[in-house]
Amino acid sequence: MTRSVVRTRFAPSPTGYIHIGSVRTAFFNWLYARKHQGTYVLRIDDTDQQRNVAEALAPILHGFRWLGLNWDEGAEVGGPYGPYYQSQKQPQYQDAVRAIVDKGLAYWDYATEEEMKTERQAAEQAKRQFQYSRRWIAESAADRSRFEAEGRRGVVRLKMPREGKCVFDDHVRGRVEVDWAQEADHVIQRSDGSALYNLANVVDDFDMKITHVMRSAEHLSNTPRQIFMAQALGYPLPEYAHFPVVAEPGSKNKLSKRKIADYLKHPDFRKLYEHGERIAKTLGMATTPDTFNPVIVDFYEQVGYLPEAILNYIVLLGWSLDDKTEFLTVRELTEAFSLDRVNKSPASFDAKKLFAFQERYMSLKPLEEKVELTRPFIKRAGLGDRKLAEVVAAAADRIKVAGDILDYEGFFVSADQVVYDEAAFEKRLRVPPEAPGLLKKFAAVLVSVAPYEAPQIEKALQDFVQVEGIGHAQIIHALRIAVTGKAVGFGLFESLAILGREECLSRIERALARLS
RNA sequence: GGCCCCAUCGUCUAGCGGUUAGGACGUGACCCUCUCAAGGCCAAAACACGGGUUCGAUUCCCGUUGGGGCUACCA
Repeated sequence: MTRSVVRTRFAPSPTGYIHIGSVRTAFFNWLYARKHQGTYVLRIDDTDQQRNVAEALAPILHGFRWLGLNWDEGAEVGGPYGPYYQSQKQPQYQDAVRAIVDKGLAYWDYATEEEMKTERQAAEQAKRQFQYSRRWIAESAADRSRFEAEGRRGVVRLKMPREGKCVFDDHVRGRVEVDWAQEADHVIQRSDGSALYNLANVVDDFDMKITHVMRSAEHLSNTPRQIFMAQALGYPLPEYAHFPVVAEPGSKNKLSKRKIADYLKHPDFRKLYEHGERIAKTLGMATTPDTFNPVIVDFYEQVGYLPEAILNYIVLLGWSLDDKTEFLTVRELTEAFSLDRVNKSPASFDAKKLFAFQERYMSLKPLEEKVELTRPFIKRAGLGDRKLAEVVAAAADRIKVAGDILDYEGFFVSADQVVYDEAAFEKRLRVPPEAPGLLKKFAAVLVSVAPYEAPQIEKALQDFVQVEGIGHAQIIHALRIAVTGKAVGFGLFESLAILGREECLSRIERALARLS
């Protein structure tokens, strides 16, 4: 037995976005390659020619780079076994198709779509498995010209065995056996001469010397026909691992980008979405489901999630280390990951838990890093970042995602731009009759606080409360609204100190002015 | 319809014949507290069902039920 070097791959098709389930599959492939000091290939499955590849590919490559899932060979970086774009390999595929036909393991077929459909429906009505009659098979060049003379267009179909079994071992499913008769004569070459996914896939995996084909369980049923082709072509078989699909919140259906409207009915998913939406709106970003959707990775980048949090959460969808370890860095995962601890059943996407990982990773970030993480959001909102470090420090764990810095927008604007929470303003400033008077008096106290820092301000307020014979609540809430416009926020004394004396005084003045 | 697969708290999971069925997220109570977070502490919460096998089944086998994937000239 020869021990081959591990080569894994992930092969997105250029759709313009990365599905969160794809991240999981790509990450498993990446981890496996890294763990075994192997090679991770990013190949582009663009056999379906209709789309603008370059444009649709950019966001995908960007997303993987953002996540840190770098590839050793493939799109943009090249490598010794290219091309890494299926659209550039049609000649190779056609050679392979010809070889399979020559061996008698595939045939030219001239059935029209309607004829196939009729057969298929007949089978379904008879409650039998569909098996093509091979009635329009062309066994010779003469047959082909005859069919073509009728105006028919030929495709190439696999001539699947109709007895025996296909048996293979899968690292997560175990031994898989399926009757060959179960397999349809799938088309491997379209009538326009272009190759289909299954064929291209087999040729590419061979050309790129992929040793481990690891993909989502949706592809499990593609495996027998791929094995059939590989054998027909005399290729060695790779090892297989089929991961369970990532399912919807609250169900076992495959998570799908298009069903966002349904997911939004799920409270937890909705909360995650709305949190992001608030940030996006503040920035004036478009929030169409194509670009702003928690099923798609971009969403998380746009609102300031941490790649390591996403990766850590996502790896746990179908894999676990043991009965208690959940927080693992990418480095630790690279050590710990193994195929034999991958589950067989689908795992639902849980927005709450993802968010919990995000909170945790964010809270671990040193202050300076958090500042740099939040700075782009302040800039994009068109705000000045002079007080950023102080605000980030004071906000501490309240900043869960980088975009949350925008909750403290009020610290980056001037007094006349403060936006008030009207309900709170009413409750704390208009309703209590003593509020304006107390505010005015306390403003006078603030004038002489020195130095103008949190502990001194707090001391001044304690004294003030004593002298006036009032409760803390009577002044604190009113003051918070007057100065920040909001009912909630981090420590009041820190807030006052960060704003500075002059700013506080003018904000109090403005709030008082609104009362009359 | 056909084929294949899956099944432990609401969710992610540990468990690989004998456990008070463990952890995490979330939820609830309490503590802390100038609000909001964070933190601390406690609690509630699961082996889908029916047959076997076995001294003993969450665990092994069969069936039922439920769920999922595939069934394209998509990938």
